Amino acid sequence: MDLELRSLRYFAAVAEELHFGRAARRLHMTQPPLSRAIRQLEADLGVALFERSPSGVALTPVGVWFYQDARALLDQADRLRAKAAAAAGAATLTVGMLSDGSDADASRLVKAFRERHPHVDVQVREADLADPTCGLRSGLVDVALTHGPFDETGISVRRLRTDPVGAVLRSDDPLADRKVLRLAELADRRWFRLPESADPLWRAFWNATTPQGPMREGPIVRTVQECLQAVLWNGTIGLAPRVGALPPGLTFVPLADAPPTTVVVAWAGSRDDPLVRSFVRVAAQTYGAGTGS
Amino acid sequence: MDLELRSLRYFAAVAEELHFGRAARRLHMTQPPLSRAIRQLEADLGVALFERSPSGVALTPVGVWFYQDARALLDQADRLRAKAAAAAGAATLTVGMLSDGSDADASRLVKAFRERHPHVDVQVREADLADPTCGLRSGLVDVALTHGPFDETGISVRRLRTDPVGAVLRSDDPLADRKVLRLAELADRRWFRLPESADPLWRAFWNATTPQGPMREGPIVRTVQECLQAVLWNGTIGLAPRVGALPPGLTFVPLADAPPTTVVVAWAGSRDDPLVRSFVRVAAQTYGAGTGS
DNA sequence: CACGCCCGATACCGCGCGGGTATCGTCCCT
DNA sequence: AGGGACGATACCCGCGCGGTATCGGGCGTG
Repeated sequence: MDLELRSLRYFAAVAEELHFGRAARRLHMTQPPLSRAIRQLEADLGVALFERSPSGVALTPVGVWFYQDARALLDQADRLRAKAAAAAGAATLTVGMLSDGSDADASRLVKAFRERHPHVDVQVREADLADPTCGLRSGLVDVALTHGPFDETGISVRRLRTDPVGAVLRSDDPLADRKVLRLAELADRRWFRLPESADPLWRAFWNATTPQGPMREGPIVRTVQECLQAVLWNGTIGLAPRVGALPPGLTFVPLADAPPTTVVVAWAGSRDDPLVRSFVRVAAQTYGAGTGS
Repeated sequence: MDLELRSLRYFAAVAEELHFGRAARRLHMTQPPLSRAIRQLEADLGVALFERSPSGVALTPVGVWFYQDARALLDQADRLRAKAAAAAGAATLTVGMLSDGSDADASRLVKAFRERHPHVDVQVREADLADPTCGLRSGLVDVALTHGPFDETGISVRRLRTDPVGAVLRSDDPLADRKVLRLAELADRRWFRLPESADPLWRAFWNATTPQGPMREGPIVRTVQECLQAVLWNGTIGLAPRVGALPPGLTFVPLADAPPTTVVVAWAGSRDDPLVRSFVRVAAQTYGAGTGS
């Protein structure tokens, strides 16, 4: 109804390409909605901007100067956004990550966020296994990309994804080539343990996932790396959400009867820093979006 | 996701009012979506624009210069639209109307269209009762606001509304104070007739609505005015869609068993004049919108 | 000090619009 | 005459925006 920058962006693309199909590709969309949008723009203005003939598309006289003005407007808008981004640039955003960094979605996320706020200094901080909040409460990080469940008092959380939980085995383990395992099959193994100081809900979650039966307790691990090394050197079993890349010599096998974890982005409930909100927003649409909390 | 003028319009309104409720009222919307939009804008930019304290809203330093730039951008956009409207201004749009001009929706429509395209010369032309297309095919009018049904070959149509059909009686008619009538009750009256030359479907529609039985044929009428006068002077009965205002001395009574008409906007199928499209678009949203054809 | 009001934030819902796929019509070029 | 290129049309679906209802906090007032 009212003039919007989107319409102008579309128009500019077509005006520059003089070809609806190519323009649509440049805009990362398909041709029909683009055609429709241009017609709507023309209807809105009450004037024809393009001369469509089967032998190509041409600008009408009105289209010519309209393009120049539109281009100027778009450039000005871009400068405005850049200026605002620069103003936010003084800030530093520290994001805590529980995952080992091999998560494809996570890297896409920080990449997307960095290119949206090029001037912001994004610090990524690997979290301690004992604290899934990555020190949110103490202010150590501004926002955490982590796994549930944990104590959420004073923390806002937005669910992003649900990951199946599986076992990390040495590749030469007799069970390592199985497609899927049940907990009972691993009942006689040694499992790593979380430190006593760990978040209660968090600890309870992983302990509940531990198979019943005569279980020999494995070493206490503090980081993801330690956990993986424990598997390699001690023959313990590691529990983990679905993992992207794993160091050589280790294999991930899904567990059929282990409750899944949820990947969440979390931030201190009191903070309403726009950068934090922006990060959450980008996260929500980088992942397949989820329902908030 | 991308910066849009709407966000800037919202921001500017709040920046000028320094009060979300008032700004929302100025924007013809309610406060919650406005608050949300502003927060999203801030998140998008990664910077706070307002200082919210319970004792009022204030601009942050960033917000101050952002407002100036945004204001400039919006003004430039407005000028662009005005310029485009002026370019279309050479054109004249002739609108044919079958209704007698007392239709509230119709006048709202041309009003809305005129203020969207202030430079366009809008000519309204009352149609002949014989031709519901108002001379669309002959190019007499560019677009017609009329009633169905009629021969639609070569004509594009968009349905806008459905109107009940009723009888127009003299106010001193014994039946004039009834809430609703059935056709049979009027079987012995004289009915006006359409000229032989009228559109066949159109003529058939009104004839079909005519009550069966020993019917005395009334005068042939060519315009709505003639039709109303015929009721006044000759005691004939007029058939009509729901009418807004009627001249004094006449009364409209709905007919329970007459098939309703549809109000449509119609234009020559070959024309793809942006102004015509614009008119249709405005019509569709002025009325309660309908499904196209 | 409690109660009530003002105002922005949040929760949740419904619908229109923007984007998708499938298909058509038309012109051009063999 | 046939096929390919390209814009237009038809139809469908999911998301975003705007709506209503409600919350929460801060201040004024009796």
